[in-house]
Amino acid sequence: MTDGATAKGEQTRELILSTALRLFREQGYGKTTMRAIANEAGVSVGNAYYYYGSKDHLMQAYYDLLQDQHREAVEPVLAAEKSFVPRLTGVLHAWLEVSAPYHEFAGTFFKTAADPRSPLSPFSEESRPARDASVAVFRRVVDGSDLKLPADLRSELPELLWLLQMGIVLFWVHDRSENVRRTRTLIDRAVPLADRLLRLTRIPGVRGVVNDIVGLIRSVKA
Amino acid sequence: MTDGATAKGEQTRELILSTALRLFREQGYGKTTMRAIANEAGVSVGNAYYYYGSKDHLMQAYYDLLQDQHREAVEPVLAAEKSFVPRLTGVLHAWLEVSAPYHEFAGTFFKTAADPRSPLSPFSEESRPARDASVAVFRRVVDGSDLKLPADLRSELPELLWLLQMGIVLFWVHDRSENVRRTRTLIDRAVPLADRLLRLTRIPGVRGVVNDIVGLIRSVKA
DNA sequence: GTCTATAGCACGATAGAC
DNA sequence: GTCTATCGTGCTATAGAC
Repeated sequence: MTDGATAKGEQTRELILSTALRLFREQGYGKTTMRAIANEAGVSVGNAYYYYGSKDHLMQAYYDLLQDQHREAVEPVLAAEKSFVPRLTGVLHAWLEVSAPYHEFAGTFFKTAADPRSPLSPFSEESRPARDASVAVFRRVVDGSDLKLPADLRSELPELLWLLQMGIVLFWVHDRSENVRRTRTLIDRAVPLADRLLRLTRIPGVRGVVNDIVGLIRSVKA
Repeated sequence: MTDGATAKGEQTRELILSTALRLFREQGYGKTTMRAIANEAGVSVGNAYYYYGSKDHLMQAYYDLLQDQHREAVEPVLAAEKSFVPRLTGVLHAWLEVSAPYHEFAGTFFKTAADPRSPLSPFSEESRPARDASVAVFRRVVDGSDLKLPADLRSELPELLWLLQMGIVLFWVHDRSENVRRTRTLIDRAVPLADRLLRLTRIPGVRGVVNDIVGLIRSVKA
């Protein structure tokens, strides 16, 4: 019976979430009211708040959903490609694809995520599991590739690539071009550049500066 | 009579603004309500909205004030220093100093600024004058220094430095160390590194990649 | 444990009278 | 140019049904 009750609750939880996401998508975050979500889902406002402590919590759930979808979408890319550039390009494009339906209201999401006090901040302690999972994807990008790099840079690279993705997301939320063409172009051009930049570390003079940069990042993370 | 009325209106406008800024400083943006501002200023809420279309508009005014203060604080640095590293370091530290009183609730500000639809976004069209003014400061940093660079990179550098500052601000709002020690360390270590990185462009193999990066940034800005 | 119904607070923002 | 009155919002609280 506990299972039945839990299953029912889980059903309601999902109903509320999917309704909220649909309304967010259709009319944006700001214009979607908790009253409207509850009404559209056929539940009471109190019930919506029973499952999601605030409107932001619904956003948090959306964030988690996105990441799950990204991890799935990335599998065929990592299975098929063995070179660094197509692997990274594919992973970044996969993110664009799963996020596409929410591009219009992603700005609002970004707004909440940028608050350092918010648990939704990608740098927050609460986001650590999600962040680690995301970094793990980039570690797979690096480890499964043909990239030849000094060990310390190689171990730091997944987090640097995560930062790169944060930058691309920042660009993406501001991108108003049709089908986010400009963001796609950015990825297609930036990834080969990053690749060339990494290969430059073979030059001794460059190597020293890169080592210092890695050292700075390490010390700053602590 | 028209002058009298206008003068009175201007007085009210300034009264509302200064009250709002004081309350923002004292208790943060989120906890300062329009009712409290109006009440403290001795006017009605409707009157506050007559002069400032929204709470964000009051924030915009606060933002402008900060930037004016930074431009002033930067003068002695640019007058005294002639080398790139101390010039840039001084300008960045000056920003930390004028911003220090607002560090505690800067997160709230950041939250609003990160919304791409908000006029407060540093990338928005409405922020262009403020952004241009800020880039101009970095142009003075570059132009008044001993830095030797290829012309195209040199002309692009002020905007790159502005981006660097955005990154430092991002770090700063998340910095919980006493007296933002970690942000200060970041500046002191990152600036000499940036200097060394820039000087690497003399190496031919590096030069090509840097040219491509500059080209990418140019194409992406358009 | 799950859910409804409803009343109510404080907020940002607006309308219309003066 | 200023006020009062009011709206719709996010969110909380409570009392109770099943």
